[in-house]
Amino acid sequence: MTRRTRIKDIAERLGLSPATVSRALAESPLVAKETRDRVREVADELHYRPNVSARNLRTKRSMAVLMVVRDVVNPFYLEILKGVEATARAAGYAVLMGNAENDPDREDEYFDMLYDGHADGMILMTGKWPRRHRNAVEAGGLPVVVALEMIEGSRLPHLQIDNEGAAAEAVRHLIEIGHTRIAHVTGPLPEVMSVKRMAGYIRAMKEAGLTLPDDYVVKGNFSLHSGMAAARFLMALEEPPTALFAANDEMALGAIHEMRALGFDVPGDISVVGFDNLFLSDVFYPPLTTVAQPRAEIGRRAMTLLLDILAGGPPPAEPVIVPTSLKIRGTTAPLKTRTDQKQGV
Amino acid sequence: MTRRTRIKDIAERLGLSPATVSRALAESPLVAKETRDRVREVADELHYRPNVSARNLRTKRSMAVLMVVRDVVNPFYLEILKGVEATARAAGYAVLMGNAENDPDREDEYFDMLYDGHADGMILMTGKWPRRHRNAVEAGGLPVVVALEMIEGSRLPHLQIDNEGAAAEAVRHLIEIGHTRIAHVTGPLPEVMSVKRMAGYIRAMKEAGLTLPDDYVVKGNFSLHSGMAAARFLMALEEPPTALFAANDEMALGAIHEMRALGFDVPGDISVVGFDNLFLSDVFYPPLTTVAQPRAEIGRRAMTLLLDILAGGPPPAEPVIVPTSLKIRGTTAPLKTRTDQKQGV
DNA sequence: ATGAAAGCGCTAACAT
DNA sequence: ATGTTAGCGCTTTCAT
Repeated sequence: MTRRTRIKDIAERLGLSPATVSRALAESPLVAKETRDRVREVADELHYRPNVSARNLRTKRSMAVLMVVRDVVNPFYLEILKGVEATARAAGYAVLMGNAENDPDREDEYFDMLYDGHADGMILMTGKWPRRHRNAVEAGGLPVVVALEMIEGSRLPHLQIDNEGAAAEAVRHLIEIGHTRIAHVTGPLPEVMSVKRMAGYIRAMKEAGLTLPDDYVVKGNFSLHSGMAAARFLMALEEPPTALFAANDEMALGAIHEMRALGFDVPGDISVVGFDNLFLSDVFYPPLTTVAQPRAEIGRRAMTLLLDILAGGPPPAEPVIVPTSLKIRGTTAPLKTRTDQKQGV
Repeated sequence: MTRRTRIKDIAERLGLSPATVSRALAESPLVAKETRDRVREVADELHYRPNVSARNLRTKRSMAVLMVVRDVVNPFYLEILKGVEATARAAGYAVLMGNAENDPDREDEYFDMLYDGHADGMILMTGKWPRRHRNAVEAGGLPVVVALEMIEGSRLPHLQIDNEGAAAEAVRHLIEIGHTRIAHVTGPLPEVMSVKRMAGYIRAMKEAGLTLPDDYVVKGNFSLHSGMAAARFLMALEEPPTALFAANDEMALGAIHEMRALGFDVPGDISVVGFDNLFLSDVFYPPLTTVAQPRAEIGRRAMTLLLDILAGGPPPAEPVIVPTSLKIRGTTAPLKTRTDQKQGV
């Protein structure tokens, strides 16, 4: 790699000052049209690319944003990332990936990156309070948008789905097709997202006047494994449920897998609803009934929100809610009556 | 946000020069232990964080690497990203995500980022030649590692799996359990990865002395849809195959889905092998037999290779090959003989 | 419409 | 062991 072309090189070549070249490259109307064209031409010829460090140092901006997730390995974030990336690119921003791995210290490191100029803003999708930067988060005013998750009590702008409402809708679907013995596998408690989804389940059950045996609410942690364990527990009950609402798809799939291993048919013996609409959840057998979140849109809107804030706009006082939709597919079926073993399959 | 603490602030506070503070913070042995401690203390107290732009400008490094993939939405890259990220972090590097979307122009943009100081190095997983930077790639010597894919004819260091060998192994498994009418859905041709996997299929078939009807090699493009189309085509043949090797899991799952819709049982009527060991491919029904790549390790090793190169080490002249393993699960079963309808299910 | 000069915050070569 | 000086490449007053 030969030495890089600098503004100075272009300036010397044209007998101009670096200042004029800088202005010309920025399309400043202060520079004569003719000069601008000559500068552009020489810049192209020399393959000029501005040095980002120098520019960033001078402008005190990095033109990069940080997207921090709970765990990069979760495919759930991919479409969100795509939405963020597309919107960021269009505005000239690069996207840095942060993997918090549920570690508050890592969280802090990413806030550090905001301070040290690595990034101008952050899209936080972890729902965790950082430790060292707690006060800053509490106070708000940081160029940070919280998406999907919630940091309760913080003044940061939030972009969310209506977890409780979506969960209630999923459970209502089960009720509508005749189920009354409906169980729930929760996400990790007491995290807000899990609590809300559980609250939606409880609300829908209560509103329908259904009873909620203690045994029917099983603690999970969003992992495949916890879905399997929940299935084992539930199907061994004296009165096993005829339907299950899982707080995410991974647990739903784990549960279905285990139920099948136990000799139960889905949806013949038990209906299952998930939450997330995971990649390929529609080609599972049977295709999974689940709550879909508009992931790409969430990404786009979170980034748009962040861009507004970076441009000096006021952060929204109220959380922005994006709508979800229930995808009714093959893992839910009307309840079989005792006398009619074949109905609804 | 109040004004940032600079080295100068710490220096003034301690009556030292900025240079000494800079050295102290870098743990230079030139600075007295006692001074170092005092500097550290004041730095912590003032929450000092070095300004990365200034440092990068001075050191001509960004301490960031770029990971460029074909399409961020493919979950396949996630574990690789995790491996890259972990290794990068440990070495003090941040990871920038690049999404090439099969567009050579985007590819060029990411090479630009190498030149303009956005990143010090790049892990390329697209297998595409860039346009403008073609010559640079041809010449080699760039801080770029190509992983998973190949840029044929370039002198860039490569980290790969043995696509041909792995494909042959998968097909041999089908042959060993009695199949002779084995079809193949290819990836997008003429991309090297797809060509190699097809070559492995052909080699295994030839070595076993099996015939290869033209109809048995169907062109796909790695999408779910092309897997479905291939299944429709193959199962409508006069002599449909009894086994299918798909060049990736997504096509395998699409094919299985379609076969089931067509009334065929997998693996009862037809066995299917995929390639990639996608997330959750083991909880599909039936669990997918597939070729597993050590994704996290690929990420770690690619990043380690890049770190070596960034440290001035010589790039490996030969491609580095990481081993794959065949996961035999539920979508493959011994061939049913005509007289024994029940065997092997 | 253009130029001269200053300075962003840091590190490294060269003193002492 | 510490200080002085210079400069990375850029943008932005302030002059003309």
